[in-house]
Amino acid sequence: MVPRNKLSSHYIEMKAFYYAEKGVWEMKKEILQVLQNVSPIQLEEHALERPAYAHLGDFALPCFQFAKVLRKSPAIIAEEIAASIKHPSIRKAEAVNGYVNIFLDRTRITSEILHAVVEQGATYGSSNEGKDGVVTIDLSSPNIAKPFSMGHLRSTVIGNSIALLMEKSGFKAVKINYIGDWGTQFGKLLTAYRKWGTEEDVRKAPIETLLTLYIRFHEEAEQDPSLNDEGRAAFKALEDGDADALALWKWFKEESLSEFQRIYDLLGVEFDSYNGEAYYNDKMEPVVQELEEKRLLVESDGAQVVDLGEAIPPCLIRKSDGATLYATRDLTAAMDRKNTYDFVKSIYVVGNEQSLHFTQVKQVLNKMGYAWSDDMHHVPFGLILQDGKKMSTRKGKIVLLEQVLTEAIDLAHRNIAEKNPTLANQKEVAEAVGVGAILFSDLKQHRKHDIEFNLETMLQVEGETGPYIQYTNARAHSVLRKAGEVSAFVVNEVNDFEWETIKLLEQFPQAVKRATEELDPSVIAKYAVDLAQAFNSFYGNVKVLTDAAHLSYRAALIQSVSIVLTESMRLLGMKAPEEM
RNA sequence: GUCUCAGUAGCUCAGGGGAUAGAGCAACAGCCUCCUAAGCUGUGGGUCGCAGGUUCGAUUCCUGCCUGGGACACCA
Repeated sequence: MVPRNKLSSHYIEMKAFYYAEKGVWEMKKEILQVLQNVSPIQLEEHALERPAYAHLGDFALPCFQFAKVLRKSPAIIAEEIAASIKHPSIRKAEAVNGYVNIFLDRTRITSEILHAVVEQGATYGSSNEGKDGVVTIDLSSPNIAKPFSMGHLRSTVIGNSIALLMEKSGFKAVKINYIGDWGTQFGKLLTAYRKWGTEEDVRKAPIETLLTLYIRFHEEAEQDPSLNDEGRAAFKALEDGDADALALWKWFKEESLSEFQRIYDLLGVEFDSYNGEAYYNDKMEPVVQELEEKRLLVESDGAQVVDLGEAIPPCLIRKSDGATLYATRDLTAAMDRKNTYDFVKSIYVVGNEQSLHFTQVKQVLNKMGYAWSDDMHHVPFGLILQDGKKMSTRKGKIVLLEQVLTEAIDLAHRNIAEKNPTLANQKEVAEAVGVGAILFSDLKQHRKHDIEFNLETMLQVEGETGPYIQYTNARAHSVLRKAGEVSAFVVNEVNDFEWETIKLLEQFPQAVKRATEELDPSVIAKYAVDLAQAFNSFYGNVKVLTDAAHLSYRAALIQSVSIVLTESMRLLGMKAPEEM
């Protein structure tokens, strides 16, 4: 180890940037180490930053924080550090305005990065952080007999992407579709069906018909509140195992699931479990009993609750009529999942609005003595609003996902007919692009704040969109087809367009890491936009095929971009057609 | 009322304490005899909600206020 005192020493230990055994680039850490060796002060990981502008170098160290300790001006400290840096991968280091700006040796680094990406292919950026630990992911969770809404889309695509990210980082993901198939609403639906519905209509268009019935029920119940009692009674009959009610419920459920399946097929999402609320209906008693035994249940206004202190309201476990609630079922489900899968992490991709609910469930589990409640994470997302307000199923204010998807696919089809009419498998590509547009418009922003529903924005194909990423990749493939096989290559010089692209390729593993840690697919989406923009800029400004001297190296660059873009899209649940 | 999330360009949004706050859309001006124009290049556009505080330095962290969304016991 080089002692760390080192403004005096002008010699820095040489160290390769590339860890062959890990297969991961750690450029930033290496630079930090180089700086640490010449810095008079212990550097934090944050110390090193990326300059805002390319002409200020590839990395920078602000020296203002050292001024007080060293009693020298930042400018002088920067000068001294800059003068001390010597490293085979650093071309130059200059002091500007109290910063040390570091310029890397482009050809050397480019060569190492490109060789790594081409060699590792789709596994570039993968890791074994997770050590095969199981992560359960609660996602999608639509309510049967109700349409698949835009809100469920968010949960489905965010959850699916998180599962893919987890797998890439070495976890085992278990995707659970916690179907909303139980509760008072089914009593209401049964009542409405018996009053106004026909078997034929339901067979023809199940969800549409059931939704119409559901809306009508709520309209009529406003005039005639006794309907609500009828609904509750019908649900009671269902709970008690009434054969007729049960048969209808099963039928509605099957029809709903087969409709949902069409959407899941389109989105390319599969589940490991469909255990919904009804599945837990007969499993809650032991949990309530356990709560009782642990003396956590308190009676309050006739109901059984768990008190959670001043800060948050108590968690309702049993209604005054003895019936259980949503929280009771979720508590049971959480324990069941722990027993079944022994997860190291349990993720719930559910809307913002349920934050309090999950806080309560976690705290109840914690009070029961289950330390693993700390491994439960609610991943919230904002509501999709219409006219500035929450969409309401009951009032029929809802946008159907399937219509949106169909429209996006039609648009993609029209674009292909216009721009690339000779393309072979047009239907397949239109589907990939249309679905990609919808997926990406949702995944690129993880902001928890609410989103105003805007079909026009979702169907956009230009700028920061899914089709833009797909198009960029298709272009890359097109050049590669014409350039022939990527063979051995030597990097002799690297221009600015290439360098910006290379630096982004280097950042991919960090993007994956951060997206995984923060459970945030938007990190990958934004990264993909950055990489596509850098590549398109290169593509628009550099002629590849006509320049034989640089062809093999540039082909390697283009192939690397394609590998990383394709992998980014895969992590978002998108398809990456090679032509479009 | 309490808790919580948010407020950045005309619109939609990025910005992990640092230099001149960035993209995309929209507007305007260029670029296809040339690797896919779903693209590239350029122009205009900002009191980063307001007021304090911490810091050498705050869009970023803290406090208060204003505005908006959501949640707040027998729905899920």
